[in-house]
Amino acid sequence: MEAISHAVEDYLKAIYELQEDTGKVSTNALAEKLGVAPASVTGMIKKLAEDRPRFVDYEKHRGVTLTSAGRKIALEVIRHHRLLELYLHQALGYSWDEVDAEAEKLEHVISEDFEDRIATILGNPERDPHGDPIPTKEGTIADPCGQPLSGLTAGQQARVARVRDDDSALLRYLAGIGIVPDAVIVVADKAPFNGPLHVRVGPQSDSPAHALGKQVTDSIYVELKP
Amino acid sequence: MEAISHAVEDYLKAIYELQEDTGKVSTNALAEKLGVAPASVTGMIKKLAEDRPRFVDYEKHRGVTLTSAGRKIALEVIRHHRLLELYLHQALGYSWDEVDAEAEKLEHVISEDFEDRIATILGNPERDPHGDPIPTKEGTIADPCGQPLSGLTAGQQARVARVRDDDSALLRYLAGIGIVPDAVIVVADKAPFNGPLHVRVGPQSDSPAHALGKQVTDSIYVELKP
DNA sequence: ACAAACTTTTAGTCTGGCCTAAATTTATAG
DNA sequence: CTATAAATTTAGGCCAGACTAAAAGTTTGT
Ligand SMILES: [Mn+2]
Ligand SMILES: [Mn+2]
Ligand SMILES: [Mn+2]
Ligand SMILES: [Mn+2]
Repeated sequence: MEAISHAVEDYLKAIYELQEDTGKVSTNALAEKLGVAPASVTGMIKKLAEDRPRFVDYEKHRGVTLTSAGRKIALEVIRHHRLLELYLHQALGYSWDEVDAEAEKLEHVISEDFEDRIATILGNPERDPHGDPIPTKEGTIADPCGQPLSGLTAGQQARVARVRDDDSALLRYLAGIGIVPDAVIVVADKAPFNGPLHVRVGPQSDSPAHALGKQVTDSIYVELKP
Repeated sequence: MEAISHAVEDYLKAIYELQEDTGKVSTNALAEKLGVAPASVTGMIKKLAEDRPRFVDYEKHRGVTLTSAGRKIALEVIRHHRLLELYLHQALGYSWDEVDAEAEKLEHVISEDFEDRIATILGNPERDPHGDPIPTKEGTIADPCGQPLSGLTAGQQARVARVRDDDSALLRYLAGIGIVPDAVIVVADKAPFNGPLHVRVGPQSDSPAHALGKQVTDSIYVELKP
């Protein structure tokens, strides 16, 4: 137990999340995600790469990746975060666009005991309110399944698997039109050149179609239905 | 909103708590309570006394007291702490000797929204699990009622009002023999020269008497019954 | 009243985590 | 292949909040 700081936890979590998309993580991407100057990121990265245990692999100008020790910490923090989101939503009545900010602070502070207790109360859940998989206590994590809705074409039917949770205004909008995990949607129409997708929500086709722009459909991940 | 740090919150809370006993608060007492070197306390005190808004009144070598601004912050933190203790106990099943440590960390991090939500769920409670009064959102606080059990004499009957919550081993012991807020106790005997107090717990006098030393009876506050 | 003992403050340092400005390295476009 | 642009690192600082060692102030006991 080496007393990992709040800041280090946030760096490792951010690296993990960026690594999911893009293999190596760039200084700039990290700086932007953390709201910090690029020079600060370089400084922190050097510590993470030099101190023992090493949390990242780092080659100058070449980006950074997590070591397995780093990944373990990241998954612990993400487990805290996602369990907290679900707990805030289910037990305290937070709406799904409010949970992220609160969990962001609590994740660094709760004990393992707290973690275990809310996990038990929630029935050892596998997904958070946005559909993201919750890592296990052992440090494994299920596949964040689904493909971007933006890739579908007219006529296809799908189940919403998860939704990016970083934009709280977007989450409010999506909840308003019924786009939440497990909702069933049908692509009514797709305009060319990355034009809006027209989507009906719910099993009935009598619901109104909603026109969703690229930014929105890139934030929604779905699983195709046969 | 001046972004009050975690450390400042703990200093103000500690000053408040020490002030309850002893009017002015000494550097050493504060250092011991916070687990920090006296020199560090002097440094922080100077900031608290110089920055605007001033949180403490301070005269060199003469100790420190809270200003009303400082008191307000202290009571906010204490409200968080005590609501959290009760929530952890009631909603998450923590025992009363475990709640303090967890609340100590969470108190600095929860939002006003979180505070409001747990207060509502708990029914806007007035006391925490140890019988301490919970400050209101407006910054008032009820009297921490009761007198030390050590002051009673043989034959007196009383209701337990509250128990010092800082020693977790003591709390476990007391819970084991039934000394919790609202328990009724009778002083069976008192040995001279600050000797142990023999106390029966519960309304029936057939219960065994427990011998409690000064350190213990100083930690228990009671209200005399007629 | 005064020395010893205790308390408190000063002086000087350290670490973590951030910043800006300037230098350097890598990528890109003609 | 070079010139510019973009990304990254270095250099130099700042601030909060701790520390130790030494100085100064206060209390106490005789
Ligand atoms: Mn965070
Ligand atoms: Mn989420
Ligand atoms: Mn605290
Ligand atoms: Mn308490």
